[in-house]
Amino acid sequence: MLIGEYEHSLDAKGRLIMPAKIREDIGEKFIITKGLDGCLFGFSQNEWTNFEEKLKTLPLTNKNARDFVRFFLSGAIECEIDKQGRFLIASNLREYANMEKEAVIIGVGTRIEIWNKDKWKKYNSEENISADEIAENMTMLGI
Amino acid sequence: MLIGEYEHSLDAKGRLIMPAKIREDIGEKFIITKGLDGCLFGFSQNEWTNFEEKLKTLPLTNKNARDFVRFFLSGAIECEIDKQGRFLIASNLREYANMEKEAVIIGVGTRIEIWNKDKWKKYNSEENISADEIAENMTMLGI
DNA sequence: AACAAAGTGCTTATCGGTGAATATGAACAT
DNA sequence: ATGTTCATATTCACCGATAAGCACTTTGTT
Repeated sequence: MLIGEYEHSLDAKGRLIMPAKIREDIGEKFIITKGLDGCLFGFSQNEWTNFEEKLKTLPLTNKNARDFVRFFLSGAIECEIDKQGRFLIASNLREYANMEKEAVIIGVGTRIEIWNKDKWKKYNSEENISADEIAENMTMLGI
Repeated sequence: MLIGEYEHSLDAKGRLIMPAKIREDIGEKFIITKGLDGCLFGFSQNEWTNFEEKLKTLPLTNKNARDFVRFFLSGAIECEIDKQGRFLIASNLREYANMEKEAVIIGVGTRIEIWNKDKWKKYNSEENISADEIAENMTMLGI
C-alpha cells in the first residue's frame, strides 16, 4: 500500500530520488504516465499490466476509445530505479507536469503521484480540499 | 507493449529514426500503412498478421467494410530498419500524413503511430479528452 | 548516353542519459 | 555530546543515440 508525502528535487538531468519507503512497494521497474490535475501517475508493474490488458480490449473503430488509449499509452514510459535510488523522468512528461526543480511524491494506495511542489502546495491550499467537504462526499460513496 | 512519445526529424530523403526503445518491440522489419485521424500506423509482423486476420472476417457484402479493408491494405508497405536505426517512409504515405520535417512517434500498445509534429500538438491541445472523461473511464476500467 | 530523382550508406559533432564519487544531512545508538 | 549508519543531494565524466551533411548507387526518363 503506497502512502506518505515526500519532497525531493530533480537533478540537472531530470532524475528524481524514489523515497526509500516507497521503493519496495513500487518495484525496481515501474511505469509513469500523464495523470490528472497536472501531475504524473506512477504504477507498479502489476497494476500497470492489469490496466494495459483492459486498454487492449477497446475498439479501434471508436474515436473516444482511440483518444483514451493514446492519452495513456503515448504518455507512458517504463522507469528503472538506478543503484543510487534515482529514476529519470522523460522530458515530455517533465514538460507536461511542469517539473523543474522541486517535486513532491505522494502515495495514493494503488499508485504514486509526482507533483511540481508549488502546484501541490497550491492544490492543497485551495478550498476545494476542505476535509469536511471531502468527508461529506464520502457518505455518498457509502463509507 | 509499445508505449511512449518520441520526437525526431526526417532527413532530406524522408527517412526517420526509429526510437531505440521501440526498435526491439517492433522488429527489424515491420509494416506501416495509412492510419486514422491523419497519422500513419506501424505494426510489428505479428501484430500485422493479427490485424489482417481481423480484416478478413469483415463481410465483403458491406460497402463500408470493403472501404475499410481497402484503406488499410492498399496503403500498407513493409519497412526495414537500416544499420543506423532509420527507415524510409514511402512518398505516398509521407504525403498522406503531411510529413515534412518534424515527426512524433508514439507507442499505442499494439501499434505505433507516426504523426506530423504540429498535427500531434494540435490534436493534444484540442479537448479530445477532458480530465473528467478520463477519470470516468478509469473508474470504469477499475484503476 | 546523359541526366534527374530517389534510395542507401558512411562520417562526424552534439547532446542527453547513465554511472561513479563525493558531500550533506537526518536518525539512531552509545 | 559523539560517532555511526543510512538516505538524499550534487557534481563530474563517459558513452551511446541521434542529427546532419555528404557521397555513392540505382532506377527511370529523355
